[in-house]
Parts: sequence; structure tokens; C-alpha cells
Amino acid sequence: MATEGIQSRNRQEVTARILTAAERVFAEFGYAGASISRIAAQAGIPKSNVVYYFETKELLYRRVVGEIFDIWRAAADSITIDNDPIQALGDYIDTKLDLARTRPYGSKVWANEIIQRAPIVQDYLEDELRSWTEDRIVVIEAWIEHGKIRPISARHLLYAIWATTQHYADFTHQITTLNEGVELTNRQWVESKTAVKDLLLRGVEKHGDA
Amino acid sequence: MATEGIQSRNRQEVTARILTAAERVFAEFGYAGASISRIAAQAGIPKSNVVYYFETKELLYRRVVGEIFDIWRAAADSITIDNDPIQALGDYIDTKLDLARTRPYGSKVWANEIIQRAPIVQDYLEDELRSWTEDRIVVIEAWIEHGKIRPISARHLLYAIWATTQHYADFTHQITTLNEGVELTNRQWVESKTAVKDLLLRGVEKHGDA
DNA sequence: ATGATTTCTGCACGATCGGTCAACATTTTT
DNA sequence: AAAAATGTTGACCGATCGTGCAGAAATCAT
Repeated sequence: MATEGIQSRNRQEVTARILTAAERVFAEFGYAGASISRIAAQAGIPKSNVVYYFETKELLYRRVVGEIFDIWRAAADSITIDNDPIQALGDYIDTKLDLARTRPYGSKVWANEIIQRAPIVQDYLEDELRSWTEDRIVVIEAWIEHGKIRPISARHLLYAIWATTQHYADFTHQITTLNEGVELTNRQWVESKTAVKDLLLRGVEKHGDA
Repeated sequence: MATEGIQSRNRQEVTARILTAAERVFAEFGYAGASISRIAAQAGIPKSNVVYYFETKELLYRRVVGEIFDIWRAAADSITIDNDPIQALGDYIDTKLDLARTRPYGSKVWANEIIQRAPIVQDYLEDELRSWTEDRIVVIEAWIEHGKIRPISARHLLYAIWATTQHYADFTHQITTLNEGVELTNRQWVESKTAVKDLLLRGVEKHGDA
């Protein structure tokens, strides 16, 4: 009992390292192209050890996808009826762009999964994502009814926010190539945030000029 | 000579069918997951015949990616200095969303390629896409200097247009799932177009209310 | 200390992969 | 009609895949 903590800590450290490696390898090679041996090499352990902790490639993949899904869901906590729309949506965009920078591999794994018609996590979409989305749409439409923002399509606003923010993760390589081959600097990330918010929030705000 | 036309027509028909099948299979399974035999099955011909016309999987893939790249490039023909900015950008968004609907597989292949850091078509990015993008940025910045649109970031406006329009292709499955599991109707596609243009173009227009 | 449990690892398997090749069929040229 | 060129196909090869499994190594409980 006294040493159980050490054992658990070790287990958790190894599984965490596997998950980090898997997120990256799944993102860079796709589900089919990501071999267990490559994930193991990325984590610095033998292939058999990966299987020991996650049984199958599919179960490991589901864990990876579930992680980014939970993180994204938490990023929209600010979207509630009582919050100021511009502030709340701005925070959401900010957080989502921060995640695009800090967790780009997770975003890419999700994108790959959706592009391929969610062969493995379709239940996530139908259960959690659907109800989650409907809840946010209700909030945005309430904002509109209360005259706080322009009467736009709440659904397509959400899609636009997802698309633009995740673009900076999924298409990082294209953006880098168009940036003379060098990654965006801190300053450029701030500029990106400002530009995205400026563009999208102006489509939301009631008053023409801020 | 007289019958060369028939021979060529056959060759062209078979290669066209292979390209169509390949675009779909590459999109739905990723580069690694797309096997030549699956492409062949999709095209209704033996595997060897695919290899006969395209030699390697990589060469076939490059042809598929090159096609969608050329189509997208032509879609931005309206972005010139002499055109009206709102009209030109609106046309560009319209065309891009039409392509999202009619050529979703091509968009998905491109997304997959960029997500995986363009291991096969990096030369496209550095040569053609870079200069093409810089040219469009020059046009948009000229519009700004002439006071025709708000002083926004031309680069990030382009990224936003790419992100939102391609989202409707790459994330079709997610959008469908969030649409009670049924594909968007004609009416809903029109609504999508209107919503995207309303949102993005308002961020571009000089006057607050249209 | 010793037995039980957990963790770790190398090996072997059937399946599938991209690509080669020779044989065959068809079409084109002479 | 014969020869040449082009198109088509199934069989085959070495490599890699996911996964099962037995046993070694380490850690735990008593």
C-alpha cells in the first residue's frame, strides 16, 4: 500500500509518454500510417510495451482523440447567456488559438478522423458533440433575441470559429511555408489572434464601427 | 493515325476513372491507408492496371493533389486590382464553397497532405502557392491603400477564407452529423454561403451596415 | 526470504502492402 | 496478314503491419 503510489506514478508516466508520442505520430502519419512501432520509437520504449498498456492501436487512438475533445469542450466554458457576447466569443477564439499553438497534434488527429468520416469515434460526435453544439447555439440565439449581437446564423458562426482557429493548427505547415519557411513568432501569433478576432467579431457586433 | 483518337480516348477514360477513384480513396483513408488495390477496386479494374498507367502510388497521388491545386488556383481569378473587392471576394467565397460541395475529396486530400507536413508536394507549396499567395496579398493591400476596404490583414483574410470554405468540405461528416445525420440540402448550402459571406465580408467592408 | 503480481520484452504468426514480371489480349502499323 | 506496339491481368516477392504469447525482470505483499 505504501509503495503503491510509486508504482502508479510510474505507470502514469509511461502511459503519458505513450499518449504524447501517439498524438504526434497519429497526426503526422494518419491512423493507418501510424505504426505501433513508430509510436513506441517516439516514446523510447519497445513496441510490446505500448501494446501492454493500451491493448490495441484502436484503443490507444480513442484515448488520444478523447483527450483533445475534452480540452476543446472546456475551451468554450465562457459561452454562457450571462456573459458578454463579444468578450465571451473573443475569449473562446483566444483559447482556441492558444490550443492551436500548444496542442497542434491533437487538432490534426481530430481533423484526420473527421475527414475520414469518423470511423472510430463516431459515437463521440453523435452523443457528446451534438448536444454540446446545440447548447452553444441556444446561448448564441439568446444573445440575438436579447439584441446583444447581430442576427447571424449561430451554427455557421460556430463553424467559422472552429474552421479559422483550427486552421492555424492543422495548416501550420502551409502557414510556415508561406512565412518564408520559419515558424510564426510570438508577435505573429498575437497578430493572428488580433486579425481573426477583428474579422469574426466584426461580423457579430451590432455597431458598425468599434 | 485515324484510330489514334479511339486509343487515346480509351486511355484517357481509364486514367480519368483511376484519378476519380484515387481522389476518393486517398481522401477517405489517407495516403498510407489508401492501398493501390482499394483504388483499383473503386475504379473497377485490376491493381496491375493502375500501376501500368501511374507507375507508383506516389506519382498517382501527385496527380490527384495537382488537380485540386489547379482548380483552387483558378477559383481566385476574380481577385484583381480593378475588380470591386466585395464582389470579387464574394465570388471567390462562392466558388470555393461550390468546390467544397462538388469536389470534397480533393479538398480532403489536400488537407491530409498539409497536416502531414506536405511530404510529397512540398515543392508545390514553395514554388507555386507562395508566389500565388503573395500576388493576391498585393491586390488586397492595394484595395486597402485605395480606401476600398478596411485596413485588415490581407494574409489572415486569405487564411480565414480558405479555412471557412474548406471546412465545409473537410468537415462534411461532422456537419452532417450535427445536421441530424442528413446531408445539407440545396437550401442549406445556400444558407451556408450567405452566412459565410455575411460574416467574412462584414469584416472587410468599410461601411458598418450594408 | 519467498511467493504473487505487475511490468517489460523478443519472437513468431497470418495478413496486407507496393511493386515486378511474364504471359496474354487487343489494337495499330506496315 | 504479319509484325509491332499498346493494353490487361494474375502470380509472385520482400517488407511491414497488428497482435498473440511465453518468459524474463522488477516490484509487491506476506
